[in-house]
Amino acid sequence: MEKYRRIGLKLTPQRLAVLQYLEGNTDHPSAEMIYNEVKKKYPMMSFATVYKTIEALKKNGHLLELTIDSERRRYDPETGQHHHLICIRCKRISDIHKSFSIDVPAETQESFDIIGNHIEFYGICPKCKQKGGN
Amino acid sequence: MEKYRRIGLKLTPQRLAVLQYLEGNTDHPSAEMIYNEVKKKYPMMSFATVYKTIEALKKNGHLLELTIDSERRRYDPETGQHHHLICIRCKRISDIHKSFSIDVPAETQESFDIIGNHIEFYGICPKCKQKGGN
DNA sequence: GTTACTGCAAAGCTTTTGCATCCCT
DNA sequence: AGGGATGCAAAAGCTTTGCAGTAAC
Repeated sequence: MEKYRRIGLKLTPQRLAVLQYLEGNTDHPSAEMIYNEVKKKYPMMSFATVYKTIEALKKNGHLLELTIDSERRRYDPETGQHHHLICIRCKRISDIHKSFSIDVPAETQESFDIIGNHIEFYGICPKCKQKGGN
Repeated sequence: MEKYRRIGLKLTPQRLAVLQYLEGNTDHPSAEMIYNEVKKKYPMMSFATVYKTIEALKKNGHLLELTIDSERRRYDPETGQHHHLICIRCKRISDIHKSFSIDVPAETQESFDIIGNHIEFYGICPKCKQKGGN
């Protein structure tokens, strides 16, 4: 509670529900996933509120928008530096907490100010491997 | 021409225009960018055709769909392994042709079949730096 | 009491699709 | 001639927005 208040947002039940759902969540949910989950607890919850809350959290730096899934936006409450592993079959996204030392070529660094990087690993997850298909 | 025919698609003027626009293109264009550009040459060009051609090229492995820009899908005719540098201000995307040796942690490799990876570098491009803003 | 948030419905974008027509091969 | 491609317009997502009512501070 206190922790949430510090973000500087009014603490409504809806927001609290979203915040609690996101806390420690590693599913990289879409807006719809958040909506569906939170609606179980607060049936009055609307999509607009989900999107507006997402927007507020993004602005405050408490939520990252992932550009990993071309179908829909996904969100990540883990705002520290980390990378992702995406299953090309089921689109599940897992975290990779390991740091890599990678740098752009020197010529590029001279013209660009490099701020950060993000690695996407692609593969097939255990569950999808089991299901077969090859 | 011959080269295009080899992709196994019927060669209509519209497709040829799209193919020629994409050839060697490093702008990582969106469907709209393709449409606007090709329309200059073929005013009868429709959006549906652009999307359908994109779809056909993707299926044939001649075009990559990038999941770099959350606003819209971007496409890349360079289908070889390479990475990208994105300007967080203007969203311009540049290629990084350099290979990095990065591997997921061993535990992950045991459960996942890793197929590939893609690195996104974030930064501010020379033009945006000049414009200031900080 | 203010100010910000909620929820609805409408609107905005991007992308997809059905279908009649057209034209590569 | 046949089958795929085109283009239009409609539809389908996903996301945003205006606004009146409501609740947090």
